[in-house]
Amino acid sequence: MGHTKNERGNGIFPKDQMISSLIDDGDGDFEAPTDGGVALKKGPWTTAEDAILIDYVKKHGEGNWNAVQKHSGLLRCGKSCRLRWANHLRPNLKKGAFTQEEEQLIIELHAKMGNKWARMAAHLPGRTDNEIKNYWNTRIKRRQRAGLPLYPPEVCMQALQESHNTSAVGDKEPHDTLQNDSYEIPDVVFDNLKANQNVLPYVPELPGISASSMLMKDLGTSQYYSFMSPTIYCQKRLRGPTTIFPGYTGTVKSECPLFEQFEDGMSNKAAQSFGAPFLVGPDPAAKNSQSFGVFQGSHSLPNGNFSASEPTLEAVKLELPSFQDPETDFSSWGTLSCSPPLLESVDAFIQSPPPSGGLESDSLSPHNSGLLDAVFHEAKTLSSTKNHASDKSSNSSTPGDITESSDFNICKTAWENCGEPFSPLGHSASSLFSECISASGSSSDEPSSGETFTESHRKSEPADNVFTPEIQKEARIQLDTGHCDTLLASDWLEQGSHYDPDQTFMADTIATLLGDDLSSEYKNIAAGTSISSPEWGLGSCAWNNMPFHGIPNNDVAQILHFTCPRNRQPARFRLWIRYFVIQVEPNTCLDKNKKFCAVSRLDPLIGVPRIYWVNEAVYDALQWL
DNA sequence: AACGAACTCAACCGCGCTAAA
DNA sequence: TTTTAGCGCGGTTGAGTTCGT
Repeated sequence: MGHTKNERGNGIFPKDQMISSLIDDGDGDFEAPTDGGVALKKGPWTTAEDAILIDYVKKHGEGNWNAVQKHSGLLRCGKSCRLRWANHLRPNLKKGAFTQEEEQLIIELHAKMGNKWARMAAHLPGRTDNEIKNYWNTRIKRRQRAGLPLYPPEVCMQALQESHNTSAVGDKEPHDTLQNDSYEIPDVVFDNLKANQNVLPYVPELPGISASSMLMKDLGTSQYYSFMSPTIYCQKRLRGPTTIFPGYTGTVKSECPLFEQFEDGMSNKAAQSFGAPFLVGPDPAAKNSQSFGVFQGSHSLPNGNFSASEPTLEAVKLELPSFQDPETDFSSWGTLSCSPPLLESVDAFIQSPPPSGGLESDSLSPHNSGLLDAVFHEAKTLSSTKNHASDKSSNSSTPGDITESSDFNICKTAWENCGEPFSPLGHSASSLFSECISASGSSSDEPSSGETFTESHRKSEPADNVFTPEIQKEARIQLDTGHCDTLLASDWLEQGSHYDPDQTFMADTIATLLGDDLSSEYKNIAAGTSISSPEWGLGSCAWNNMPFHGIPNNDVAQILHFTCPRNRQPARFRLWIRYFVIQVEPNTCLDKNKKFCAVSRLDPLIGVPRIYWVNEAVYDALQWL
């Protein structure tokens, strides 16, 4: 491997010797000191340097990497130290080739996330983003060379076919992204569970990749527009595993709600959303000769690299605590039946377009052009032809498809009543709400989430209510006075599906999502227990699944308890809670160590979990939970 | 055995974000 | 409010390794 010769140090030296050995090593460059300081070494690390770094981290912990050089004498910049530690020295790193499960997971994650290596790494315990990135890039080249599609063609084709079988959402593409909006809620988080199902031993079937997500990535992931290169040249050498799609059998059960949103025949906007980068291909003429059906025509750049632009679909920028995968997380709770594509759609849906009606990505993407229309038009034509010949019954869309799922009701009134003129997405609640309506075809007659909750809350208070009257009253006050809020990216449940209350499953799932470090903690989760994961910045939290007051018997509510680890302004707080949008009074600061509780309700009619803010008093009242 | 192409992966670089000063 | 340091992420580079001819 590269640089191995450089690591010829055979042990640990005394520090002074080590340092001098660093200088005398002869390997690597030295950066000229810019400010009169010492020259910092670049290039391969030696074992001596590793030893110093390990020693430093043991003593001082991770972070403050720039101090390493000062305190340890290591002639490396902080960046280099961090990288070395993260990629090679930190404990629990898994070395060696990726397992088949890991490979599959990578494919799936990439289909969902695009080139979000760090996020992907968070799902692969012991693996680094760099490792995954290298693997992926290698794989891409390999497949390119082999003239194979990046993702299983069946997946793409299936999704494309199904795109014609469902209703459209009109202009509410999920891909109009708000790249500059730090409040975006990642679609990824909602996909995590499903993505991980493939590696969960207790998942009976291997659904493989969500067709739609795969397709979406095919279309929308700019870096690897997976329709492979038309230049199918003879592969001189094909090293490595031959299982390009580990775990895939070639038949992919799929649904394609994402495409369903674009039934409109991949309209211009849809096409753009789908990945204007599709046009990246160097030869426009070639595009016209390419068809979806045969999945040829990679749009890789001439140099073999790919566009580095963000997938529009994935234009989610998380504001995260240092913990790299906070979305691991709560998103998984109760998402056993989640529908990733649906989520993506909704997630994107909430990323409402700019007032102009144009996609924000229009302006952001360098790839948009009329050519895209042509490509998609042809794709549509081709697929349409195929579809007509094929059984229309391939409509596997679920009842929870976007039209209906968009019934997730942005709680306009909640936002506005709470004095928060803007949603976490940076859009006014009104606009968000109206878009929701226009997209779904539903009307404002439909109750907002808050209304829905409160209504059912009122109407169906069971006699055996476990709430005390006082609690009920208090809770009602809290919930009825506009302190509720909605889970914007809310329909991580397919409509009509019901959450599986099996906590073991969920805990295991969460554990899987969290990886080794936290898994043991989560595997021990039981209702009402509390776990500590300061990395999340959430202090402590816990899940409860319970029959919830006012909810039909077969429904389940979930409670998230947490304490605020430090003072947080609501906006920030929302980010940290992420896909829960929990409204707090304007100018309210979440005091450190205060207890809070968020209540999620899975609406049986809409299949949408709703999150309600509960203040400390109610939290206390709900302790029995 | 030699050569060269392909491959792998460690490391670097630039950019952007956040928090603190 | 502005500046700056720290950090993380994604893209790229290039040296070493592997393999086919």
